[in-house]
Amino acid sequence: MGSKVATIKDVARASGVSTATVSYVLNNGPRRVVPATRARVQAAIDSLQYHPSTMARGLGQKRLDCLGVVFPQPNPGLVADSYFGAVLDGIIQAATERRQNVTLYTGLEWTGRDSLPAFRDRRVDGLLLVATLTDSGLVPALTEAGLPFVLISGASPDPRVSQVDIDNAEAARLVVAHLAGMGHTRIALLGGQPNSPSTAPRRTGFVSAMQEFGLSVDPDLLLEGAYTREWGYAGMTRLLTLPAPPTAVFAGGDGIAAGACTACADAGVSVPRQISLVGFDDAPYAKDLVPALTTVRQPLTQIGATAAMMLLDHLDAAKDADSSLAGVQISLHGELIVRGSTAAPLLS
Amino acid sequence: MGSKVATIKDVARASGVSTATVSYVLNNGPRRVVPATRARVQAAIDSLQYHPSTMARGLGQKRLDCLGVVFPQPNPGLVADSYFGAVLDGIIQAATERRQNVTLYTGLEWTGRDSLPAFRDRRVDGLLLVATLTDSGLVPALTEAGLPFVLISGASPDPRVSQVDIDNAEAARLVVAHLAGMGHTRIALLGGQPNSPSTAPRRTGFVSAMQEFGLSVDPDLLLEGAYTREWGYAGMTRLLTLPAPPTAVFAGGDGIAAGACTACADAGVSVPRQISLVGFDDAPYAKDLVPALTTVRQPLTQIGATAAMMLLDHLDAAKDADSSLAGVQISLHGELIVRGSTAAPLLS
DNA sequence: ATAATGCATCTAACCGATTAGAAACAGCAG
DNA sequence: CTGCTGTTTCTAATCGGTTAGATGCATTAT
Repeated sequence: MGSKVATIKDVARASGVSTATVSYVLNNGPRRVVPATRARVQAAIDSLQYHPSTMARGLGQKRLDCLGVVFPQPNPGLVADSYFGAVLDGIIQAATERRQNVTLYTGLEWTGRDSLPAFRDRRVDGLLLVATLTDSGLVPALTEAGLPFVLISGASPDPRVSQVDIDNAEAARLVVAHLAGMGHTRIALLGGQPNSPSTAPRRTGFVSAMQEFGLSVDPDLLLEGAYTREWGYAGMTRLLTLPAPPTAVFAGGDGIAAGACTACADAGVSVPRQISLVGFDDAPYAKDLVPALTTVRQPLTQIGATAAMMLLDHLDAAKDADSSLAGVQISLHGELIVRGSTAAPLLS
Repeated sequence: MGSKVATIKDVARASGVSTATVSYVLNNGPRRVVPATRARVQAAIDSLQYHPSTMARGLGQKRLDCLGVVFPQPNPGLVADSYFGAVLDGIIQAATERRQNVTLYTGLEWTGRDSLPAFRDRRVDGLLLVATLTDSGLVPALTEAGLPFVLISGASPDPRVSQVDIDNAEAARLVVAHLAGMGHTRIALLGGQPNSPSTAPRRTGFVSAMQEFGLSVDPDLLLEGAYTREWGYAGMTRLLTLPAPPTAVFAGGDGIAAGACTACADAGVSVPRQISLVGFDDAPYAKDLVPALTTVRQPLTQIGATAAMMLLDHLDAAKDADSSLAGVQISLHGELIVRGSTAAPLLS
């Protein structure tokens, strides 16, 4: 192993200056270095292939140039899920652009409020919490600890908390308007797990939109389970066996919708002839389903990128003033993509 | 902001011992600490919510408990792609189980061999290279630099390099056997980008399997582009306009197959009646396509997890002996999942 | 000629941990 | 009571950087 990595001392020795000077060259400024010296140092850096150690630098009070991304509780298969993948893509894009690293945290057990296990180790400058479960206790714990973070698709009532999300109520209203406009009256909601932060807003948005359009909400048609194909299949099966099944189903996620679609196929129920189906997210496969899925498109990548930018801006600002920055809430808009899975109900 | 995080000094002061003793308590051993003292220190740790700083620790020569994952060149939308997502899931699972962090690197420009930009900063203990492009120069550079790494789905001829992949040639043979067995003779290959490491092995496996089954390979039916839906659409369109189109198409990825499927639909060509279609990966949406896609299932999550384990084992071993460990190559098996997109060709 | 100035560079303390080696202290044998 | 042993704890060097303050040197002002 000839793999001793070069340190700043090596560079200093090689170019006959002190480590301080090397450091000034690296960070150019605030002290100026005369061009001749700068050139010599730079030459040494190049020839030794020197890169400063982030750890040593971070040990001072400088930035680590690394953002942490927190995904919810232990959940195998999570990243492959299109929602998280798309958000992560946005985060990575923004982070890369600003030369930041991204570290992932999933499924670490923060059972009690006292254990933010991996974050107190100061490995990251700040955190992005993606769809953090409402009952995780993570948000208050982080607030209390004073660690900078931004919530993505997560509803916190605390105005000091910065958040990026789409307007779920508005999105739900778009769906109800679409379905009601085609003449549907018995509309079911097939939601994700109740402790997921987007489940409740979509439900309340759905309910109030139903009222707005003068439709009654049958409690039997309000089911919540999980954001999975399996739940979509199970939930739809349940709806189909009701004495009075719905004529339209609003699924809280495209995965749910895909499962529901299969359930309909297996039950010999035709979509959209007998049942209209609307998804949420506009996953890449949504248009490959048969029929192609009507769904609410979330600008997920943009959401991820925006949140990352916000966090970085906050960190940059905090460098100067110790700003306990009031939280910024950004609400983007979902867009209804109408495809083949919705149609007017059969006249009965 | 009462957010000064506690340091080892705070703990030492609070419990009336030296930092050394605190450190011994933390790492229990090699020095023993008398139970009474240990209890006092532990109490201070708990009440101060102390967590050691990884950076400070890493500054010595200890492990950082962090693995780096390298994805290929700038490639927006990459993580959302099911292949990378699934591999990443496996990596995260294994890493989490062994209490390691995961840091992502994508699209950083390592133009020349001299710039392994982010790795020399010693932020990670080792790297997992996922489908690193064959012409990136990254593998030789890392080998030379002596940084521990494992290749995932990446073909390096260097026997010192540890690798995990499926046997692509064998997988291609499964596909050809399936299609040839149904009577197809004009079989096309719709591959990914040529500099992706799995493209060439699949092509050579395809070609030699064709020969094995006594089928000739028409160069017009050997197309390579990229692992995207767009390329799948474009490539399939090209195949369909040939004077003598193929009766079966082997797509190098499910994304390609999905695009090809749409192209067939748009061209009014029926799958599998007029053209049989085989994908690769068994992405989650493969069975939702219409017809459901016959494809080669890769144990992607297992591949990711295996590679992470190998890397960690290597790192653990290197702690003791400075082992320039000979590389370990692991080859897993793809499995042909037969669904509705393949059928015997029309008799002509 | 001498003092005051400004610039380039160096010295050394510091960040938060780990870890040899030294020190303090107890118990026990002579 | 002294000397030895063994255990527990402390002191201080170290890792690789950053940065305030000191220093040296060349100009310019007096």
